[in-house]
Amino acid sequence: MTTPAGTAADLGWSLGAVMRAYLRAVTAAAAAADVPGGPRGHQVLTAAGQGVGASQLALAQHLGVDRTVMTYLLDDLERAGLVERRPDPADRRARRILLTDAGRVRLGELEGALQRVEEELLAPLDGQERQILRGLLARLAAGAGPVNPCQVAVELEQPGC
Amino acid sequence: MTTPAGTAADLGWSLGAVMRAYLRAVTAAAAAADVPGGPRGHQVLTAAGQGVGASQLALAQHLGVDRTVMTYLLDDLERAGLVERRPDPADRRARRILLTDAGRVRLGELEGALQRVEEELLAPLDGQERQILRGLLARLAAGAGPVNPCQVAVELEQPGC
DNA sequence: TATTGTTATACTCTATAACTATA
DNA sequence: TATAGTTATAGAGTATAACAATA
Repeated sequence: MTTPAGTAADLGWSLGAVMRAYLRAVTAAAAAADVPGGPRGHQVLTAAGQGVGASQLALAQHLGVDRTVMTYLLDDLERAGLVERRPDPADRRARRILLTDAGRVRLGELEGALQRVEEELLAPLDGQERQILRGLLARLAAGAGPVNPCQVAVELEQPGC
Repeated sequence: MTTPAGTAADLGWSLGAVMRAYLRAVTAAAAAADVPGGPRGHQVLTAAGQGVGASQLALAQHLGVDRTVMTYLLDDLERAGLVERRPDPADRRARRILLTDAGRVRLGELEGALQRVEEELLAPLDGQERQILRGLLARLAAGAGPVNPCQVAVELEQPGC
């Protein structure tokens, strides 16, 4: 056993503590970069910048939030001029979410700040351990239902899944 | 790079997805075991069962919640007969939170269900990988401010920190 | 009939402030 | 004066339901 006894070995407590630290840091970074919606605003921008314009519903499932939440989130991001709601020519009910040029620039700035944030969060680990952690978490996230992340990833055109 | 490209390599997204899956499972398990407060109720019981009776404030900091939230949580847990608020002889303002016998039994039942829950969540990883993940997360959690977990751990009498 | 997105409403969770009692 | 705990209130975040447009 390399892990100490007590709560330090408790997966739930560790996850919660790391999550809180991460959310706090990203919230601060998003506020500093004037990106509405905090951590979720960041994730929407990231997803919008990768795919060819996922629907609002696909983004909501990707982030694990209700579709009504996505409406509010996108309202703020669109008002800030960071994303664009473009009608889907193949399905006039749906809207494809795309990054504007300003959004791409802003996301780049935020990513820079986030890299420093992650560095600080991962400070207790060395380079190899960080990569291992990322890999393990990614594999867990891929297997974590009930929304199949790969199904969403297909719509986001991420072949890695 | 062992991780696929795209959001799967995004630490924040992976953390969020794993966290959501974990919270959903623990919430269901706590409900099935009739433990109020869901994941937090479980963590309070765990902490109360380990130490010699931490104060409500210490528990709140340990869980990363406001002290007012802890009051409501403990109201529910006490009403369910799982914990006891005992006056601290050394400081009559404070109360030591202790598990009742019924609480110890109930916690044991919940822990059993939680072991199966974690098994399912960690299914994509083999035994060694699971231990590595637990260790890495524990180290990150220990270093994650602003509340120094070790400071709380001292009060909870956990020498591992 | 089912689905996407929006809106309005209600609900839950959490934070803020004020209070009591101790220190 | 500061702290532990409680309570009441307000606020943020989220879910529910109803609706319009489209499939």
